[in-house]
Amino acid sequence: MMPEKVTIADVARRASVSRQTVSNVLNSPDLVREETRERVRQAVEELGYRVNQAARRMRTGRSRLLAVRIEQTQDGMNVFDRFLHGLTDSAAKAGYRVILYTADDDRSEIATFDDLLGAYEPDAFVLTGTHYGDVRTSWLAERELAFVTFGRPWGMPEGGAHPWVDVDGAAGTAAATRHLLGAGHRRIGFIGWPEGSGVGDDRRSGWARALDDTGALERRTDGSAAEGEAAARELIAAGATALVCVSDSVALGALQAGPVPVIGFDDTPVAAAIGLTSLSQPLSDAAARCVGVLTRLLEDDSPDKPDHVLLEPSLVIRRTA
Amino acid sequence: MMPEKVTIADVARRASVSRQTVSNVLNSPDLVREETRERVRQAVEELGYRVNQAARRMRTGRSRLLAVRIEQTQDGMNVFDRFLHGLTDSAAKAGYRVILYTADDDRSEIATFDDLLGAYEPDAFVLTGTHYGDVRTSWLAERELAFVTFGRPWGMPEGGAHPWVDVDGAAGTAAATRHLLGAGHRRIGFIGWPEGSGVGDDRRSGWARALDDTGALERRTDGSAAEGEAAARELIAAGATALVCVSDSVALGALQAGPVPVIGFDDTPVAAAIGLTSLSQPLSDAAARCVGVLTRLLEDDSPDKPDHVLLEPSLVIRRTA
DNA sequence: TTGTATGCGTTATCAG
DNA sequence: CTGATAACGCATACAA
Repeated sequence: MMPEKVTIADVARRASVSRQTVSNVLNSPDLVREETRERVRQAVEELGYRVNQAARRMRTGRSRLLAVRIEQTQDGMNVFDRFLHGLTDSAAKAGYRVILYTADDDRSEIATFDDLLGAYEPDAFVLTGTHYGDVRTSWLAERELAFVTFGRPWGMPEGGAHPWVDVDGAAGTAAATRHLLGAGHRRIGFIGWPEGSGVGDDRRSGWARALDDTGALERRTDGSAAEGEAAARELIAAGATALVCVSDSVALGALQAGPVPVIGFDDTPVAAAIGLTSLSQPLSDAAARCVGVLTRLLEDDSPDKPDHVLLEPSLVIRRTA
Repeated sequence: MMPEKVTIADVARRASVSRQTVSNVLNSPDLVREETRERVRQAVEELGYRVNQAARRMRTGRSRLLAVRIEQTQDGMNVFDRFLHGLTDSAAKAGYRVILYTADDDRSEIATFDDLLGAYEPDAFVLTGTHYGDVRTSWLAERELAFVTFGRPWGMPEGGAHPWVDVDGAAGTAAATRHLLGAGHRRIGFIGWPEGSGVGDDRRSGWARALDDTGALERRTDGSAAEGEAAARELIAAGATALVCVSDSVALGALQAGPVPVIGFDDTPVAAAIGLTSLSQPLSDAAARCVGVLTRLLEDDSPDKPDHVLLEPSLVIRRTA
């Protein structure tokens, strides 16, 4: 089992067929007689043959590579690594590999698209962190490149023009709010982010929706634990008996403000560590759906409508609620 | 600026030279007259030419790809994503890209090596989580494949036979212990992992080294916060006035045991969030060094001695100490 | 210093 | 259903 390169010609020789037949077995099995097919499969097995992606790509223009930006750990409480793990896993099952890149802003990310396309020709991009006026998606769409976003196209016309996968933040905070309602709370506050962030506004809306009257028990913060604590104090002083938070980070701060139930968002390691009740995003699922959307895009006769997938987060109940 | 494929022939035409000359400018600039070189460079720029890695790989057998396993988030308090971000960044600067894979154990990881080698031919592997009797490194070494480990080859003959980069855990815990000593503490306990883990034993040794007499103030745990708390109670009862911990996870537990100074290890987001003093690994540096080691391996006339790099962690002092 | 010919491994086309 | 041939873009040996 030496690591000698074994090519399609070796397989062909071994199975006593032409190279073309081997290629057909691999790519269009229907064209080949069952018996021959089996013989070739066996030769492939015995020789440990793997298709050389570089050569295939030369011919077909497909690299079986999915490009993804690896995020900066922002406040450290991010959740991206779980998504990335799921993505790598699902991609592998579908015969794709994930290739990574970094970028500091949308502009440099677009420059990297260009680079990557020239050098490695990824079959598709997976974009995260969509936001209002996201120029990345338009750049890719203009060039008719395949991509999916993990995150809705905030601010785009209804539904958005491109495929996306997202988690329903509003459904999450609504569930959290109902949970507190069920525990007898009536004055439930919300600690959020500044207005104008798609994700933040979405999460806020679920809380508002679940309540007949929000009682104006709402504060916006920069997302830090410090501001979370301050906001929590104000809300408690204003009569709040429980708090729903836009993130684990502000929830962590809120916990310092007093002994009221607090629910965070994202179920980060921090939440697990300190026993914070939080909303968990189905990140493996989301990643798998991203891959699903892309394979459909790349392999099926191009779907007429872009896929949109909205998943529900789940409430992980711990000590704080 | 259409995304049309621009090949080396287009550049040659534009610069009024042969394809060969363009190739030379790119790969062996010394062979080409300065003036011509500049002209070619300009054509490359204007056309937005990027070398097609698939074609190059067909010819040279080099893919400019580094393969890395993306870890499962174990207890969630891992630190790998920061390393991976650094690696992607450094690799890009050196003209490499990172390709990801997953694996559940050493055996399946080796199977993946084989797969990857056949399909994408990565130029090198970056291995993390080295341990006693690591079969991955021997598999790669036997085949003379390029790789570096982030983590020492525990249990291998002095220095180890292959290149590695690591962070000096013992130096870290020694610094932590000295910090507590400087604050007047004399009875300083250590909460560790089970004996036999290279990393755990290394971290323990720094604590022992910094103390004349450890006073047997030591407990081993499975690494969970729960066991960390129990261990801390015992140690405090036994007279410990400060604690050094093998991880942030057990440190978090230890904090619940009482108001004694506690120092964790890894400076995870959890530590930052709860104000836990902790030892921070220079992960970007480590990643950059890994890339450095590999480029030397891949591009220089093979170094006679494998590179070994040992970096120092730094103590991040917060409320708990 | 520059140009010409060749092959890397695969798949698409087309003829048997 | 199978086999021959060409082509993808690049880098090298060799000749000019």
